[in-house]
Amino acid sequence: MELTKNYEPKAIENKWYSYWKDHGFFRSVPDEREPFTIVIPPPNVTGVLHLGHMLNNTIQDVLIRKARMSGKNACWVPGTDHASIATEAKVVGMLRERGIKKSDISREEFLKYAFEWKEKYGGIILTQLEKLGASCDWERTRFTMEEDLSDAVLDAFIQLHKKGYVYRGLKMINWDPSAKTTLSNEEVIHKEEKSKLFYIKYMLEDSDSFVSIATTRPETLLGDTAICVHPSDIRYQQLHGKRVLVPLVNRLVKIIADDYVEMEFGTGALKVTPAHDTNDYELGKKHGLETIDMMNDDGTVSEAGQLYVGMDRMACRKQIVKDLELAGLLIKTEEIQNKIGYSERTNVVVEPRLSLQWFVDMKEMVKPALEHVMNDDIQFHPERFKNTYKHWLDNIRDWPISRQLWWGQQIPAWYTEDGALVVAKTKQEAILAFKEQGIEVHENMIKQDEDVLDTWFSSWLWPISVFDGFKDPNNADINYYYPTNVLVTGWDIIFFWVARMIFAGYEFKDEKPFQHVYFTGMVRDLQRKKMSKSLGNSPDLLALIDTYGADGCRFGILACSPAGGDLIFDSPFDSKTKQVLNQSPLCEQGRNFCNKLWNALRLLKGLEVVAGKNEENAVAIDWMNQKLNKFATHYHQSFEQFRLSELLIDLYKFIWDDFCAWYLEMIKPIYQQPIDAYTLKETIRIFEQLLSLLHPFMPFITEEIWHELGERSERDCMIVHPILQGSSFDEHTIQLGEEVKEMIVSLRDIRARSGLKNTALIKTYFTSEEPEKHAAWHKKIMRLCNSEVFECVAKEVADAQTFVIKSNTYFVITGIELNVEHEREKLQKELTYVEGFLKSIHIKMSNEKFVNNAPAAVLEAERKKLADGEAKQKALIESLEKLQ
RNA sequence: GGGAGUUUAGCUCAGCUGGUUCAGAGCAUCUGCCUUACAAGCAGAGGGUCACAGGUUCGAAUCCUGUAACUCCCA
Repeated sequence: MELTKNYEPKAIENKWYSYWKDHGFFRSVPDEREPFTIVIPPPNVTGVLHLGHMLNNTIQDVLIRKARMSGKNACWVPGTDHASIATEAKVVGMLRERGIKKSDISREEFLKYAFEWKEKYGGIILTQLEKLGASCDWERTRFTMEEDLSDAVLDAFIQLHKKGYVYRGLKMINWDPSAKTTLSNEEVIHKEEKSKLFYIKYMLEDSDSFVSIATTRPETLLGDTAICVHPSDIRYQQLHGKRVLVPLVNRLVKIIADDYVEMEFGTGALKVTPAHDTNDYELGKKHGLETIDMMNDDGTVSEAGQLYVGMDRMACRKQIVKDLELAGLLIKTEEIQNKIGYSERTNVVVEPRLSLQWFVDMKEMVKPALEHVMNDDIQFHPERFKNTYKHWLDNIRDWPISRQLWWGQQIPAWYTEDGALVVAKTKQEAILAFKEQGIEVHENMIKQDEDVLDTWFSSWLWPISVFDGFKDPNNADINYYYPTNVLVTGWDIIFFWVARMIFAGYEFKDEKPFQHVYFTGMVRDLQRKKMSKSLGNSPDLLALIDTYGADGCRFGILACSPAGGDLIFDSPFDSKTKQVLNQSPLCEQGRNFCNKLWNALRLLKGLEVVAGKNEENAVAIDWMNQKLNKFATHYHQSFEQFRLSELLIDLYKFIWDDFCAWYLEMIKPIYQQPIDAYTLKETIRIFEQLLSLLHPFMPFITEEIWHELGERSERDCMIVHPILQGSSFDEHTIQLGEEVKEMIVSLRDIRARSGLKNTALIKTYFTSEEPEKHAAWHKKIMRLCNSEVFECVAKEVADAQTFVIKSNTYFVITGIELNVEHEREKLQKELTYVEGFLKSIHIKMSNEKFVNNAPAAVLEAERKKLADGEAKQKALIESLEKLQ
């Protein structure tokens, strides 16, 4: 079949993805080979594929495909996590549309709807990964809420509770009033904002004087139970122990002294609201203050607040300021910058709130996790993330794991009406556990904890639980695949995931979960803003794939992604609408690269072949082979160092420049002449080897070309073909070729500057002490520069344009009158350069300290430079003299 | 307030343990080409005081100190 002029990815990508899948090439089962395992950082079920996923998963696919082609048993486990808060919000939204209120249905009914939602939408992101070419073992797809994984979560909880790591306690937590749940510190995003600082009068008991207090959250005064000043603040010393009236509610509270107060901030006097501020809570405990919880779980004012009951806290803030003003209690308002915490999931202002929650004590788990990262048992790429990791671990706090939601694993804790508590997996076990404590209960006398566990309490077990390491701790899969080889993830979730997975690895398996962690950067737009759904600055990935092909997009995203560093994705914005466009010059470059490969294929397929071997091509084939061996060595080293982005560019240059622009031009027969069978065979072999190196990065086109290049049996596919390994190479052969390239470039330059037509012939002569050095190349040089003569001569050729490479001088007769002045300038310029070069070496060599201190190899290199330079200098001077 | 990182060509980045006149690559730009694999292409060219100031060294983009700007994390 005739090949299309341009590469058309769409049909080809669909074809090969199904072919790979149908032939089980993604499938992995334990065998005698060495395993290479990656577990996907589970994207959350509510997600759609964005550029971050594309980056992350392309890298994983590159690593997996490379391993597969290197003879390893490559296993990439896909899956999703249940994203409790985000999903619950989606499900509540879906119910609302159907006219159902969450509060009107039971937990069981709600979960039914949630699973229904997950079945419908939860798989979208995984099918989108297929479009990218992700070679996951889909038969292994897991989900954090499926039964076995949920069991693992409960087992882990129970086990940690037995050890005393999991406990229940009353603490100040971050409350999301929209999702009505607690959040961990990591789920709160602090943003710097302009806020108002209100100065409020607190009247002294039985007096006309007052203390003025500055606060950004005036509504919380409903919960005030003291005022605090610094003990050595002379402004307030006479007031210690006196009482003031809390404005509007007129509650009498004490003035206490504590050196926690900053004298410089505000008025130096602090209102104390133990129920709604972490520091105030500590003060309250210390000074035995009453705690008044003035807020309901939805952020409205509670009965305990007395006033404004039922009003939202933000509305209340406005109203209370008005009322304070009316009452003459508002002194002034200032604008300040401060940080406000927002919920990562619902984007509402997070409220500190006192609450009874479940926590994990991290003290013991931190120890091995820190040790094994610091001693490189687990390696981070780039390494500097060890610092961040260490800092967090050194300052770790207990992990709040309960969430006031339904979508998640319900906490396996059981209570009697009297508040007695046991932790047990089932109700039956709970009853027995109570019995052991001497408490006799019936089924209907105990209740399970209403709350669920944090999603991250599921995902931290992922590298173990996907292989059923909890359910069946010694099964074949876990023994074979664990520990996994590499985790690829964004550095933004180093705490959520990476650290906690390491905790879990050592806690439950006494072994690391992975050998390497590869941190990717954040994907940013051209203004360096983080790409996000809310900003709408992310191009539509599927549209990009549609335009440039999956291979083109993979190239585009990888080409600009240094490990760990942020990545500026080059999608331009429409200057009028400010909308991001589904375009990308880098992906376009990737697409063009595909086209280049495609046309190299067309060239080879379009040639007529004759039997035999054209000896003239031997030098080119040899040169290409040596270069390829050298490149393959570099290729595998780059993988070991995870330098994927640079490697891809190197590969691009190697294929485009060395293979297509040089090699193919060298061996390409004259128009309408046939190629000899030997050269074609060798060329196809080289092409195939290059394809094997490129396949991990650009799987579809390489597979397609692989099949176009030869008759293949059903399972003879690029995806499972052995990748080219590095082998020894002859540097001398390579350098000779590079010198020839330099010659040709100079000759072409002369042609171009002389304005010669492509068809015009030139004559080339040269002087050389080693006339035979490039003999094998002469025919190729003549061909590539359209030179009818290429000969060594004993002395200079008159009226010729000249240039010098090493100590050889080249003379070119173009048939166009020589511009002597121009020629002289050119040579003089080069001579000046060489002489400067030589001077710098002379200075070095005459420096005794240099000669004495520099290593022998450096000295040797300097001497060689000197000799080469002097030879060139001599040749240039001679040519210049000739021009006089 | 504590910490990390970045600063090299118009843009995005390499430059690993100081050692070629070391200042690189890709893209973009400019010039000339529709040369039957490819105009999604070919052949060429120009472009930088390596943020700034000191220091160490025979030698610094590279190591040290300080300054500035930007980014991020934690409190």
